[in-house]
Amino acid sequence: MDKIRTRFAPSPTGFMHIGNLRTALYSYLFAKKNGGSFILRIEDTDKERYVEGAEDVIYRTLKTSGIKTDEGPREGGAFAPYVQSERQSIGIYKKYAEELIRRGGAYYCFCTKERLEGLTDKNGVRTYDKHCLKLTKEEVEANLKKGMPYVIRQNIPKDTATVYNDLVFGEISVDSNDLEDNILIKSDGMPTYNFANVVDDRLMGITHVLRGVEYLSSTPKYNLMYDAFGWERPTYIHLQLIMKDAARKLSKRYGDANFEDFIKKGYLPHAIINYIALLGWSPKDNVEKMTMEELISNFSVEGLSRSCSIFDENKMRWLNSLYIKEMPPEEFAAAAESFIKESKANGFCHKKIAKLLHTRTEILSDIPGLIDFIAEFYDAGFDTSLFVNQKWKTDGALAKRILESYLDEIAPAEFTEEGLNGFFAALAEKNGLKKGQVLWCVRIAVTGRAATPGGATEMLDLLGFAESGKRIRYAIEKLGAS
RNA sequence: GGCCCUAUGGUCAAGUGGUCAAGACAUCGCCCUUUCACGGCGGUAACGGGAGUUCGAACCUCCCUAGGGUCACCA
Repeated sequence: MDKIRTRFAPSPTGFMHIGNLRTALYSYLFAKKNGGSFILRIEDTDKERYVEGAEDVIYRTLKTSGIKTDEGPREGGAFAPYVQSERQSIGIYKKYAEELIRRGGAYYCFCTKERLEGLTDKNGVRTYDKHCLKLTKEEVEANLKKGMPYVIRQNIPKDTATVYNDLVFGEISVDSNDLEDNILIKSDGMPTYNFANVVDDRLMGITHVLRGVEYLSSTPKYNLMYDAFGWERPTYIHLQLIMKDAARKLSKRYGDANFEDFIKKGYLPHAIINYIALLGWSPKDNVEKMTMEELISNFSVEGLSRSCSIFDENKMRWLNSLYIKEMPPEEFAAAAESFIKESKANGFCHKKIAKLLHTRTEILSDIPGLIDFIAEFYDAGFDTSLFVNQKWKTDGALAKRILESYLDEIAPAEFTEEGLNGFFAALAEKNGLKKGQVLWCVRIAVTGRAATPGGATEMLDLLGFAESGKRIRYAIEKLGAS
């Protein structure tokens, strides 16, 4: 069997959608699993949609994702060029279009826009009526000589059942009468996706085509083209859609599907890759956290799902937290730094903050919210009802007593963990309380928050002796006022 | 509307004729923790509906319903 070759063929829209990324991922995994090659081809045949710098986005995304292309515009390869506009300019598509015409698989069409519009039926659906197929060779020659604008259309045979076997969906059968004679070469001379795709896949030796389900029902058209050329068809692997919710697919329109946006939100690239790998595919042994190498070795087409899946950011957060926890402390501190700065917690030890945050951070952008009490304590408005805790049987009155006692007893000593522990034990004993009651109240007093990235001793240590005392006094004041 | 595809808990999903229908996220509870988390343990929760085939159906067939895709000089 020939070496397996897959490709990822995005159009340069300047935007790398999560769904597209997953298609690239699966194509990559499939190729690597089978010892094959993964090729990148840029499909820029639509001049109107072209976006400057879009190729950079594609390369950047693939690179940070850990997906390595074996051949492509920048890597080069035996089948260069890998950009369709460049291939067009050296006449590849025209040559093959003409060959297809000779073989009866395509024909020139000179129909005007007006005539085409007249073909629209009551449902607003327009189907071309093969009008120009009736033109004689002489008529075509004459029209061409006159310089009449033309397109080249695929000639779909009538009354043929086209059948193919998709590796995910199984046998797909479509009546050729339901297929239209689509345009292969546009009037500007550029090939359409339909045509360029087939020609390039063939020329680049692509053996397995992985693409979205939106092509499932039009694949017979591609197959008919392969047949007309006398080429062997590739194997198809169609991938189900990723949805935002039950009714809407994930899309650029909702601004919720961009890989780079997730990176900005503080997701680790591999956490995203790991998560989307699991969306629509499940490994046999049910493992969820996998390195790229493990994804490759575990990947199998049988695990691909036929039904669409809803993107669940919650689960991606969970995976991300797993990857964050296994980062070395220094690495986490470095990654967290800009988010800590954002919280305006300047003047406090960032290293200490990072240490506290490490096991409590799911995504990096949670960080400012987790530690906003450091900088915004006095502006946040102190909620004294937080002192009321059923488990610890504490309330405002008790809190006030504890805090006043804290101020009486606290020695201007070093804030060491040991020292603080001893101090709190003594404080609890003196007041006839449980240590937990004291700690709960003190922690609330210095942070104003029910949930904090650390316990009372850690918060005191972080804020320091002077600031802690100031906050305790502030809390007492608030309690007195209430 | 025509054609194509899909249907297991809130979500991702195992499952391919005999299971008390896995597992994960989320959620809830308990434990650990002197306090917040992390972590550990456990609970709640599903085969869209109806016929049929079969001794037996989440798995096979048909119909219905629901959802999605597609019908461009866009990819």
